[in-house]
Amino acid sequence: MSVQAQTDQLLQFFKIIGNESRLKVLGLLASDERSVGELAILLGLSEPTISHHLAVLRELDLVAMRVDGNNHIYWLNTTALEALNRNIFSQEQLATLAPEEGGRAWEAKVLRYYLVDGRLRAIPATQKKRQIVLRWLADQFEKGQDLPEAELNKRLKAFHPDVAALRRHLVEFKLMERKSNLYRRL
Amino acid sequence: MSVQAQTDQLLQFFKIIGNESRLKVLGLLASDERSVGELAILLGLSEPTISHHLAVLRELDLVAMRVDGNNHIYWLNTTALEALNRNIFSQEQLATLAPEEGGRAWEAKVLRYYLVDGRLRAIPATQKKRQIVLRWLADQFEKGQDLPEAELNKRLKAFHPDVAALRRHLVEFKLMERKSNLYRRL
DNA sequence: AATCTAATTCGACAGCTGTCAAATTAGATT
DNA sequence: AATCTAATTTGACAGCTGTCGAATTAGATT
Repeated sequence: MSVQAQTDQLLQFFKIIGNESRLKVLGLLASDERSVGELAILLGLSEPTISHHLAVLRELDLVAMRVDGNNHIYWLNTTALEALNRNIFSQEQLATLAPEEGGRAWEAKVLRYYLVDGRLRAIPATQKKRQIVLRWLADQFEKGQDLPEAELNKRLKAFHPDVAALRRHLVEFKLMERKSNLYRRL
Repeated sequence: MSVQAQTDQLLQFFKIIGNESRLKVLGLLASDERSVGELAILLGLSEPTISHHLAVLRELDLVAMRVDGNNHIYWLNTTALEALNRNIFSQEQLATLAPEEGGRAWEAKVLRYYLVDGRLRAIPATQKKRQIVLRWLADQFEKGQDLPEAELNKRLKAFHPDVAALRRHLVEFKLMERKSNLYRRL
């Protein structure tokens, strides 16, 4: 089962039992099977409402139904519950629910956010993000290459209008160094 | 802890994690601690939204926070999760979530529903409920007591206008018997 | 001191969801 | 066949909640 599918299933399950009425229905059915009308009276709700909740619970296979005369008798599907009972909340299990692999995804997302059509939407304010973007920017230049300031400005302009800021940051992060009038990619 | 409190706590917990964003936040924090801004980018949500969710999670002690410079770093409170991990969905555990003790409560609720100010709101249509209500009605008469039909009618009228139906049902359920013109409570 | 940054709070809004009354359906009883 | 019963479906609505932009706050940096 894919991670996404697993997330969805778990999420769906929590959503469904994260409702007072449905949780109580499960509670009642845990001790004995019941008809719709009985549940309605016991919970002080209308029959349509109970019927609605039971339909939801049946979709997740948490309850089952049999017809008995005019009555529809519902009971708890204990096996389905037991299956969910094991280690749902262990930290390892939870980690698999992370949208993607947390570590690498972070840098990628930052870049994806700040880069539009190969240009910078802005220079990130926070150090952490700025470093990521600037590192990418530096990678657009060949290592060890020497460039006069005029040439560097011209190429930086393709990424962002504030070329002075970009130059300064590149040096700050030790991605480039300045020697007299020449900039060199480190 | 009272049953009610237990229900509430469990319900609250399910409600809180029954939300895609919050579940994903927990998933991310399961692998590493994160600042608000990081979570916002990783999940593609605004910082206010993330901040809001974190406040909710913190209320349940599912996450903790420390201040680091301008950043607020959140991490998973694993002990709180482990506490919840044990046998939440066992059938016995679930049964304790029933609104009250299922068995006796049923009859009481039916009576409470049909009796308003000592009178019957209606004669229940279903056999099961009708029997409960009629049994209560019969209990309003002394056992072994003999009553002429006129007297019985008079007393039944205090409970419901359709005295003929009540008389018939009382006999049906063998709660009273008719001998010539006399009704006797059995 | 003044500015800047990250986070939070506030206010507003759209979409979802739990609920019920009314209408309908499927089945049992007369 | 006609009636009655329990359940479901439909339609409507109120209340909740997740989301964001704007304003604010607390701290750090200059």
